[in-house]
Amino acid sequence: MDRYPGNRFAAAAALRSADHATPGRLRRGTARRGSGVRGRHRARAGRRAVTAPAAPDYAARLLTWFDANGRHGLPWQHPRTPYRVWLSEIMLQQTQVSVVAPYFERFVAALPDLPALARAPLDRVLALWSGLGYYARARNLHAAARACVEVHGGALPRDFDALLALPGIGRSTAGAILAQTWGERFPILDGNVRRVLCRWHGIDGWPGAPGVEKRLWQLAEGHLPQARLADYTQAQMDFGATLCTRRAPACLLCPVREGCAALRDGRVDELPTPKPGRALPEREAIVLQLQDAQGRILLQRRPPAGIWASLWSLPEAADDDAARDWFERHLDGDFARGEPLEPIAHAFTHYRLRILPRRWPAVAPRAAVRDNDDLRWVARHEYGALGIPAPIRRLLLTGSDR
DNA sequence: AACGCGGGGAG
DNA sequence: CTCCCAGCGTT
Repeated sequence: MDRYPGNRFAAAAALRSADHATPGRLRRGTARRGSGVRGRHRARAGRRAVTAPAAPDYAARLLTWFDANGRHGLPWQHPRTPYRVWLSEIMLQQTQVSVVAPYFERFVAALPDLPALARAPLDRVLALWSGLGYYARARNLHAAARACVEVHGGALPRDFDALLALPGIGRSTAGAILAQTWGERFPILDGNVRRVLCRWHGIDGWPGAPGVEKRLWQLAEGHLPQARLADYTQAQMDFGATLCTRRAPACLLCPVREGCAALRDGRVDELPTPKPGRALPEREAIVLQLQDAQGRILLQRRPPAGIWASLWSLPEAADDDAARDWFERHLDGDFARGEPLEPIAHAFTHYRLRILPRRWPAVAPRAAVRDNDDLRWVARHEYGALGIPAPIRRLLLTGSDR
């Protein structure tokens, strides 16, 4: 299933790719706070973690696992140049490895280095991108390449803030580029790392929520090893993509199972907290709970299409006028005597329904209205034999005793 | 802080 | 079908 499984030369490759970062030093961005359109974003980026490291051997265990089980044959790893790493990082934003790989190979075959990309017309770049989606990525990539030619002598800058200033490069991508190409000590925070950290630390709340995300950046910084940053960066992504997957993670094989809060608490399946569903449109409906002298309830068969199609339910009206109209056409009695009951909230997949029940304890049908295919008086013991929507059934069973 | 961008893959 | 995926830029 994985196109690029680890191979037997993994350990050797890992040694070859040992980083040359200055140990113990975390390069920090010289913050240009508030200047430019991206000032706010930049101000937070590259800052040293203020929280204590969570587990000294977390990274070491991940690296050991990576040496044996990581993906060491991805096309952008051979050769691992800044241009190829950058291009791969952009392509991999919101796009899976298996999809990106063939596009990447075609792209670098056509435009093998940054100056070639800068020289190419935008249409050519877009054509090479065609099918990947998020075409703003291609436009930004192209503009960034031209900016590098203009400002940085035709190469990708080796500086966090300079990278961040390029279009299409945010905090995570800048960190990934510096860590993977130069072994510099920057964290990343992609979907994999978010998921892993939420589980390992038992973090509640949607990872995209601002407070949660801030915490995750701190934790990501806290886990950074002092060396092998390129491998560590790749290890996290491989770990999240192959072991600590969203569904059915392979906890039995996990190198960091010791210390994992989600595993300890049996919450692996519920973390990370899913993104809150989009606010559903809300509708209201009045339902008429009409009782005759024997305590039977008037049920109406719903139309054959739409929500609750053909089920038996209470007569329903969109608003007060419609309810009165329906009442007066079908019943003898005083509409105004209807007693409002507690509203019922019911969620469908595509909207939320707020049911406003109103009850009349003893009404009589107009002479012309008797049981028929769509309307019938139903006693309590008959509910079980009818298809009645769940919230309506609950209302009938709890709301109207006797 | 919320949203748009886009196509593919998995359940 | 829905949800997610190596995010970022704009409003």
